[in-house]
Amino acid sequence: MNASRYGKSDVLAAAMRLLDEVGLPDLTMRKLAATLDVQPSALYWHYANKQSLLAEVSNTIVAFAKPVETAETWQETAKLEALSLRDALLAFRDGAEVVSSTLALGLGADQALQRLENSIAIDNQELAHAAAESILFLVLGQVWHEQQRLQANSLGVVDNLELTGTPNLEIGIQLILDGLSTKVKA
Amino acid sequence: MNASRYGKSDVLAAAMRLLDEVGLPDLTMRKLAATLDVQPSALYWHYANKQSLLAEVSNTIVAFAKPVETAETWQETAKLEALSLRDALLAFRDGAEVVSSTLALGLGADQALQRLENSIAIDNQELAHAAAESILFLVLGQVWHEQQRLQANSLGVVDNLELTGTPNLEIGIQLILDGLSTKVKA
DNA sequence: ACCTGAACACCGTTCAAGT
DNA sequence: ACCTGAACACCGTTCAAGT
Repeated sequence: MNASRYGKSDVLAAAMRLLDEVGLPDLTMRKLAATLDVQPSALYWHYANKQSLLAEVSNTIVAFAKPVETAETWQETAKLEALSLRDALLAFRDGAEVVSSTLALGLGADQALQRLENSIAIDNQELAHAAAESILFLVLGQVWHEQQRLQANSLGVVDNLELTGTPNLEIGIQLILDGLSTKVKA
Repeated sequence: MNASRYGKSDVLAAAMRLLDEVGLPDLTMRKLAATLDVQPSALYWHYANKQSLLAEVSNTIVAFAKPVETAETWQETAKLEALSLRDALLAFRDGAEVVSSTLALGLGADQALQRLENSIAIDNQELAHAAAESILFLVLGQVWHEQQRLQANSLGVVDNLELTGTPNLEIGIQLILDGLSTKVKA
């Protein structure tokens, strides 16, 4: 009756749970193993290393972004796409830092970039790519910053409630899209 | 004749040296102590913890940015300011990651934000702030991404030489500045 | 197919004590 | 003012061996 043998997806699910409970700095292979009542070494049967586990955590977060219905203009669609990504990042503790880190290592978040790039319907492909990359970094940076403030506040380290986070992000996205519009003679 | 007692600035200088030699992941309190022929615990007389050391490393990197002479238009000045920051980040191994991390912790890089914000000479202060923040995240994200690729290449992990880094950054900055221009009736 | 046990080579940090 | 020595409480990862 002992069903306590796990598959890869169980480990991933446990990692998502632990991330939500303790945050990225405490998302440890040893603590993860403990939540599954398993030795740390057991995890290495499922994942080659911690990095590849985090890559799948990152992909899970990005994939959580709600699909966006195409709006009247591609500018509007691109903005919705960016905000959908933002919401996905915000839905997970330390989501932006997780995705930023694995993106830097070249392991994941390609999907997020692709969706942004596809939504920018202009004929200059290079320009669309550069703009998509810019929006991606913008969203990641802003949300990371905001999520750290949330944690700092919860720890009582910071007391001011100036939540300039989300509005600034929307402004930044709009600036890029406006700049893009000036470069495109339809 | 034993002059081997160090001040705070010696520790910082040694940290900068070690960062250049081994990169951020291997910039360890214990290794840092070793380069000074000192016990790890000795470092805690100079710095309360690793984070505050890294905050000063980050400040050093940002302060390395060359001052920018004001150009004909504020758009041009702002762009030069952003590129000056980029050059400073690129001048230090893992510079972008160091600054990003301490920025997220709310410890440093305020100076970089201030310089960007001051260069955006428009009367809408909120807009200038949002734009400066956007440019900052853009520069940090893009350079971080590029520096990881550099390291990956040096390790032989990646073999393609598609260096789409810097051009994309300039495009992104320009998009934000163009977007800003449309919002400002001079 | 999945896990244990034991080990290896590390971390950051604290603190009494020394000079 | 600056450092040692020793300890505490951890890390990620490997690998032979078990079932």
